[in-house]
Amino acid sequence: MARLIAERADVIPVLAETFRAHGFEGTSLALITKATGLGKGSLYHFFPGGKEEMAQAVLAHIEAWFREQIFDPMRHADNPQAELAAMFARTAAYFEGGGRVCLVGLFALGDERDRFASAISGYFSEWIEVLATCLVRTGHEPALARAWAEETVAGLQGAIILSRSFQDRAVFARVLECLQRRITADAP
Amino acid sequence: MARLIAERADVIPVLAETFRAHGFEGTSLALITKATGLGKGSLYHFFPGGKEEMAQAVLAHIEAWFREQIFDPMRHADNPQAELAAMFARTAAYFEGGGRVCLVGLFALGDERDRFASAISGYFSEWIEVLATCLVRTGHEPALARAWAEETVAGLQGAIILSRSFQDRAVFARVLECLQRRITADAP
DNA sequence: GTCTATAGAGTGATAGAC
DNA sequence: GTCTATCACTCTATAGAC
Repeated sequence: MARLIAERADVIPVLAETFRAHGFEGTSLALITKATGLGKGSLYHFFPGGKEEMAQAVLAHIEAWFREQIFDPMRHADNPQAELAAMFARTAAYFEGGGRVCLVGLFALGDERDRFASAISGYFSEWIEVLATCLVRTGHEPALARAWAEETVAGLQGAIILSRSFQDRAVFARVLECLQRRITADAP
Repeated sequence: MARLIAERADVIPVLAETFRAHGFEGTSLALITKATGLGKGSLYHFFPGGKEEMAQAVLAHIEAWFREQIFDPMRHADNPQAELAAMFARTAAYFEGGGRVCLVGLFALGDERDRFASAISGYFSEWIEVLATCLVRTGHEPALARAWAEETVAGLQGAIILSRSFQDRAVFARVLECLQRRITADAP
């Protein structure tokens, strides 16, 4: 029954949702075999480094998705104003209005931060950098653009925490609306 | 050798730091016995409900600290403007400029959210409520005050995530400065 | 003796690695 | 599936205070 069902690439989204739901420590190999339908043998064939390599692959997959869907469009936007609005919309969709946690933010808070430090800092620094660049192109001063970019990314992460705390996606929507209005309406 | 060393109350801050450092799942009884210097017998004597009761006690202790040190002073401030500034200062000190994670935010992102749901939502809702009240007293409209309160608490949580991601407390300070300037400078 | 506090051996279950 | 290590937790034994 070789190679009938899965490839490494097919497994990664399933791993991502499992890590999201249970965290790194909380995701056991038993949970993974159940979620993927693969035996431990197959998993160690795809990911010889075990759980850590699985999580690294998931983080790389997430970063690639954001680069393609969010960061690169912002970098090359003809209309940076419109692209900012699109970023909020795509981000809200990705995080399902606050119902889906940011795996990178979750790992950043845990003691798995150190193992995944470069993936974590790379993700957030690229997001902030590209957002600041976009804000400069809408006419803001670089220093203010940078500060607002940091505040915006922080606010997005905090909005996920709040909507999970209250089990209420409306909080997420309200915070994002606040953030978006600020950086899109105040252009000089 | 009875009752020489520890009381339940003395153990809770140690438990808090252990949960902060390793999360709920990652905090093993072995880690706890090592950190507290207590055997399992003592721990289960103080906390018959085991790890979950320990975490509940820690969350209650955190909430009590915030109520006493941050929420109540905001509620009864003679000068709400000054009290807002004091809140930022006390909060930054508590989270050690971004070097100490918010245990409530950490639990909110994990699947332990459900077990601790009422402690988590209570903490954040009290913070938002008291902050919004303070903003109303500085002259803001209730709807705007509420939105800014949510945005501020979200920003604080996100600032911790960013400073941990970059292992750089300066990000935390910059985001807090942004948040503080906005809500203290724009009073009508 | 009773009560509280303590230490730690021992339980079955489950962990991740292979 | 097999391996060993570790998990949360239970239980027995024992300390001293009353």
